[in-house]
Amino acid sequence: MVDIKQQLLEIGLKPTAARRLILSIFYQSAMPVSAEDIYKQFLENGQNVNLSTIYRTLEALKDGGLIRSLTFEGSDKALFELKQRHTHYLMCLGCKKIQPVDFCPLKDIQNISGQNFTVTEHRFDLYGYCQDCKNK
Amino acid sequence: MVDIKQQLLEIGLKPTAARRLILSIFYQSAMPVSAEDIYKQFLENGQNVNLSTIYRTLEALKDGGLIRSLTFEGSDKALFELKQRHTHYLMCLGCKKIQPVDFCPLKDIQNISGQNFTVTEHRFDLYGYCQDCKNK
DNA sequence: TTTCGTGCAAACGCTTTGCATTCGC
DNA sequence: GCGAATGCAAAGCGTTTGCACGAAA
Repeated sequence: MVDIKQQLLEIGLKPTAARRLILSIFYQSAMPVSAEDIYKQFLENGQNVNLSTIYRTLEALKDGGLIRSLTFEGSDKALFELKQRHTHYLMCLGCKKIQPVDFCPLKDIQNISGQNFTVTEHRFDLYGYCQDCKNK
Repeated sequence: MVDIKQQLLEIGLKPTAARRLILSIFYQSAMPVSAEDIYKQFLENGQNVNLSTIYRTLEALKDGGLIRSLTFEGSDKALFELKQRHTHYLMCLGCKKIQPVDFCPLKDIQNISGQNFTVTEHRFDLYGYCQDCKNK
């Protein structure tokens, strides 16, 4: 179990109720979430929050290095996930559903770039069609 | 040399002046372009065009399978490139400049996904820092 | 008390859309 | 002439920001 409060303090954020819930949502969900997803979680918890608070927290968590944002083709909104997770995804171009893939192209590769560039991150996603959408 | 007019006809589009210029821009540029980039090219050519025409043409070219759209992390606008190009990119997180990379993780790999998913495309991008930004 | 977090409403940037006009075969 | 393409202006959507209020150390 992770100490949510401690993590927030470490990146210089006051551990308010909203921030704790947001960060805990990241630990609970296996998939990337959007700002709206988080908003809905608040409602389900019977808690109220403003979307701008969510966006501000997301930005702060990103600056603090706890989360990362990702955007998938064909969707205009940003998704967020814990930075510590290193997962690649498979996205169905039909229904837009996303699922994790247990494969990383860089697992056994050290140096792709030349000497004048330092690679710190990479992105790898697969696109295609799931069984259901294939049948249509 | 490609027959721009012919290509437009093949996907059921009238080869108007605007569309021809837009498609030719794709063939001329080695890098992905944004709607705004295209708009500027029109101005440089002394031609006038409305941004909505550009967006509508981009959508039509995409539907016709000639181009693809891509979005990079940290940027909210869409870039477009010829679908026939299969290039991966290296993006500097400092200056946001993009450069092509001569590497494809799937070059020698056939089957990544299971039997219940058909992969049609993939995305692979590297992020990091270029020499200039590294020194800061 | 002083700083930091939040809600609210307005602004923002990119993209899309409705409608009237114009173009091209 | 007719259907398709365009310009224009307005709307749409996710996201950001300014400001005033409220909470916490």
